[in-house]
Amino acid sequence: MNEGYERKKQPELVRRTLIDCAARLAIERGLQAVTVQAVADAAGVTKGGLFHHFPNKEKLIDAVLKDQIDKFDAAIEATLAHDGEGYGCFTRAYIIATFSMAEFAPALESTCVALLTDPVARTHWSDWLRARLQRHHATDAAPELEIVRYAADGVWLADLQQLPADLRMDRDQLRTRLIGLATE
Amino acid sequence: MNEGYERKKQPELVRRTLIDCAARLAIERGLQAVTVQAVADAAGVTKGGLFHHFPNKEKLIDAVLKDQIDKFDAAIEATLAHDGEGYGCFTRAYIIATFSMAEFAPALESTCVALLTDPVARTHWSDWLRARLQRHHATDAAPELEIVRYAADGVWLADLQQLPADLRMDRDQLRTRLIGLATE
DNA sequence: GTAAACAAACCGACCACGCGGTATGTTTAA
DNA sequence: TTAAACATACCGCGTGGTCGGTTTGTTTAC
Repeated sequence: MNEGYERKKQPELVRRTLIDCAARLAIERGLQAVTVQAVADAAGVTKGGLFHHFPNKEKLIDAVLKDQIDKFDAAIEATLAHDGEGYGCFTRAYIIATFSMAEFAPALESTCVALLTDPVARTHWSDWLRARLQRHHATDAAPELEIVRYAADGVWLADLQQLPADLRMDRDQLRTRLIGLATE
Repeated sequence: MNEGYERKKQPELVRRTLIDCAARLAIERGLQAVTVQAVADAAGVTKGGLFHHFPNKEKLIDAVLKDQIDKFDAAIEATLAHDGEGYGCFTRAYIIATFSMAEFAPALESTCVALLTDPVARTHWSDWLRARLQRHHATDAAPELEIVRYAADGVWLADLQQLPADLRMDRDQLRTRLIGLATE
């Protein structure tokens, strides 16, 4: 009869906690820190308890990824709710969602990528980029050029995740356009 | 005396082979496949032999990363050699280098990132993107918008690799510019 | 209404295995 | 002869994963 309060032990809540803890662990302490033991501990559950919700570790990771994509999709939907008609509405929503995701919760593959880019590699890269930017400050300081660099980074990322060809424009055309944007 | 042929066993050649094999292993079979044993096997060397060239696995990975960055830098230098003065010369070189790297050898963090983006996640993402692009085909099919998406991807990537603030323009300004590019 | 029967949720101890790393022996070049 | 360049054998440990039991809540029988 009593409908007012919880009936069980709320297993779904535990499942959610497991997923969140796995994501947080990956983000804050690196992918290598995402061990079933650590996730279980962080969630206040034993390893046996974790394996009651997920058959194996892989399924756990899959669930984390799916969760991230779902959040990203929801963020886009929210934007489209009040700007879903005009030219480029999706792209604007995509941009906004990407930004908002990055703000409060590193998005998507961050769970499996962000930390992979381990600290030493990040330092190497940023030091190198800084040196280059100083060296070419006279010719490459314009903000438009920085944006073009971001676009190049994005193309590079699409390359390594092997984005299917039907989702991308012709390489040479893209390349030409990007160079054009970095020229005039 | 005999100068004509190899003097030793060419340890540097072995070292190079180890680095290349580690990179190839990561690219082709995923980061989890990059074990010292596997790298040694692929290089035709025993584990003991590998540890003779690198004190531990971490140093091996570092060497791989450094190697990738060096290649990237060399590619840029090559372009600058015949286009190193005009407006945006570095950015153009950056773009060209990024493309060329992606062509013959997945670049930079690919060694530690590309594969991390495991197949199932890649499929999830591309399926979702495909569905979205179909759904918004009427408003978001322009190639300019695709480029803006690439830029957004790049910003996202910069976010999760925590690129130092001194290397990036103000977030709001960047966001405004990107949205502007996706509007008109 | 109550107690038995059942099932989900979870614990705790355990195991097998593959990993990074080491210690020591053996070959090769100069 | 000596030192570098490997090979061989081995170890400790952390990991993912298992298994039997225990608690907790829900249903059923009378």
